[in-house]
Amino acid sequence: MDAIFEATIQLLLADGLPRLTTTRVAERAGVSVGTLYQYFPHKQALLYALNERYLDALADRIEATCLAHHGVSLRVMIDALIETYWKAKTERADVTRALYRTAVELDNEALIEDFAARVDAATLAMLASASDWTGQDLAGINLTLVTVIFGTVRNAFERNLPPAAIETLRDHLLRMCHAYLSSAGKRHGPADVGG
Amino acid sequence: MDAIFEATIQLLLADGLPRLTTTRVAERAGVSVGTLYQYFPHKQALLYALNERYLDALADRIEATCLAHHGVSLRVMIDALIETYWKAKTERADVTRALYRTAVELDNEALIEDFAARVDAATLAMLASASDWTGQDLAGINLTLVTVIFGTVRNAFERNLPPAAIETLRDHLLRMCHAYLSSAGKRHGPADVGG
Amino acid sequence: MDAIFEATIQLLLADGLPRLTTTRVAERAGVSVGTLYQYFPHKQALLYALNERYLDALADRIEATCLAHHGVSLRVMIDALIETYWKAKTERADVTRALYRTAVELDNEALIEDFAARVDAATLAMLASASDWTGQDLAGINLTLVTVIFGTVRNAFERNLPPAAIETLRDHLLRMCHAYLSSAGKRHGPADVGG
Amino acid sequence: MDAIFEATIQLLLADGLPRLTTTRVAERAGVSVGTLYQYFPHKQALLYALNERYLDALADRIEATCLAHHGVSLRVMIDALIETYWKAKTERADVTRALYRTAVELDNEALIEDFAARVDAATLAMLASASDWTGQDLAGINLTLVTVIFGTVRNAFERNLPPAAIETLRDHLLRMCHAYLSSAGKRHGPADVGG
DNA sequence: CATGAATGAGTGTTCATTCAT
DNA sequence: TATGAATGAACACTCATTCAT
Repeated sequence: MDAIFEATIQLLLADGLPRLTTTRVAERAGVSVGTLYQYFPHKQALLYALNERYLDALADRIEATCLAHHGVSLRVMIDALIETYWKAKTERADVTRALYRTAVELDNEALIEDFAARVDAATLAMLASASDWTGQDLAGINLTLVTVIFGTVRNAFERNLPPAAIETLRDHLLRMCHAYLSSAGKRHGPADVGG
Repeated sequence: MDAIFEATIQLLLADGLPRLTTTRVAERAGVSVGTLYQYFPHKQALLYALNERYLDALADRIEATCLAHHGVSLRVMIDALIETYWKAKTERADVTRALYRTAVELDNEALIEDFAARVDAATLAMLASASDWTGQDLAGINLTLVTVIFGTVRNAFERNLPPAAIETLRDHLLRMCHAYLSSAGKRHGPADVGG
Repeated sequence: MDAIFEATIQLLLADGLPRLTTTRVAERAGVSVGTLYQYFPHKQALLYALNERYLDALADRIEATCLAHHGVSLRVMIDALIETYWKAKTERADVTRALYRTAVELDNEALIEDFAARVDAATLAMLASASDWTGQDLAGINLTLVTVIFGTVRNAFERNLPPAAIETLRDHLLRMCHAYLSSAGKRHGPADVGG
Repeated sequence: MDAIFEATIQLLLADGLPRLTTTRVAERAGVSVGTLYQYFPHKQALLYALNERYLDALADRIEATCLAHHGVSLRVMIDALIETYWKAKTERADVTRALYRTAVELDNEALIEDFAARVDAATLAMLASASDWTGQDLAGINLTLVTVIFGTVRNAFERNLPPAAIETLRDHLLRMCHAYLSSAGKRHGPADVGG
């Protein structure tokens, strides 16, 4: 079954969704079509499972990061969050893009909502434990951070920016989040003055 | 030809890309398939033109906004930029999503790059004219603002957030951009303190 | 479309239903599969239409026979009815059998009921006009005659009886019907004594 | 093996031949496909055996009836024959119809011929022993009776006639056979006058 | 001897595209 | 130039059958 997933991703990357046929997936995975259909009742089910697997793994990583950073300062939290998400995207940037393309034939809203819910909960819990937080409306701030970070990273990768620009962008994104938190209620200890 | 575009969007919204056939588009548009093929040599060409039209119109609006805001303060610029993009997305949120789904069958990287280039140029020129700018690395800041704003807005709409959350988010996004600019080198005039 | 019907019958006769594929039908008919599907939305629709055509034609013939024999004696009526049905079966005995085999993939009860209703009505009207009828329960007699004649003829052909046996059978069937009518209330004119 | 037969009939009745797969038969029978293939080398073999079993049992019953009525009057013989066949059909009318549908995938002419031969022999022997027979051409009469009775009964059940009509029909069929025999050479004892 | 995962040829069906009218 | 019937390659999916365990 992992072979099937792997084959699917490879074909998606090589030829795109329109040329992704069950027969070719099976062939590349080294199994017969029949076997593929024993694991997945539809082509859609395969695509869905692939997305699920990816999003679950990503959520796992984000949850782990959040859990590992309870109680630290907001700055460190944001650094860690961006680092984790950025790394996940960078490591398999191609896979990520391949999966985005998959969404057309899918009703994966449930998947995305589940993912978002897990991430929201994890980041919210982390932020709530921050050692230097004094402000209010944590939920709004959490929503903003998550949406901005994820949206920005995705956009950055979709635009095919050159690595240098990507680096710059990441750096600026960090600073932006810090500036935002400073202005939004972080306790202004001396270390943070100047964002 | 406009009828064809309109029919395409309607079908895309109603049934999704997988059920978008040239025959049905022609039918809905009130022409024959043959005629459709007179205008567009491929199905892809139709989809490509549709995206092009949409992105061109969007770029037009952004350029207009930028042009109209040369010389004002950064804060006003950012407000205008977010306002414009947000409005464009909101007005035809469904169409936007329909078109995103269209991308699978397309090699529309060129389209996106053209769009990005136009927007980058327009926003950069606008920012460069800001009355209250003192910092450096304008290009980096421009890239960051554009990527963050567009990525965030897209993400917000894709997540199907409730209107209240969307409003909150927009408000926070604004504040985030302001905080970022303040920290990045905006001339600290009295009016902006506390951004 | 007639070519498609003809091709279907030929293939049915040559290879049986299990090997009747839409592709082969189209091939044999000299059209493309696509064209076949323009005429018939399903394989089932093709089979259904084929049966419909056959049963309609058969009902037409039986109705014509009945109409042509209003007012004559019962004996002549029966002769004509058996003659017509027998001839229809004999003429295209193979087609008939081919179509029977078709029924598996079909919900053709409606078809059969329509056919039966038409035949029942036609024969009933004919019998009611008989010059020599004195008995009662015409409906029961009609039902019996129709069921016996059609059931017997079908059975005879399905059993693959040799032509000689078939002839004998037909002769006996006639006599049987006459004897039945004599006993059931036919006016006993001298001509009919001894059935 | 009986479980397999039973499962086959159940599935045939529930879903029809097109949805009858070896896997489902095995499942329903509580065995594995492998085991099913130990008993029957093909799917066809299973269907063939099923028909064989059914026809053998039916022939058994008819033979028993015939044997039990040697030496009695023709009228009683006919009554018994119709009774037996009618009962067999009525008892498992659904099974009967299920099996008819099975024939498409089968070359069961041999089966039918064997059945017919057994029945013909049994009824012929019975008729030959009739206490009141004086006519000739017993073979022709036998063929006629068997074909008419079996054809009629089958037709009656296939037409889905309401129970009342079925009863009427059966009654008329009896009278028809009697009238036929009377006219064909039965010794005219007083008891039989008036058919 | 029983199992049931694996096989893959074969099926019904769709749809982008063409071209005679 | 507009039409839409015809095309046929290509696809998702099924299921009788096999064979390693």
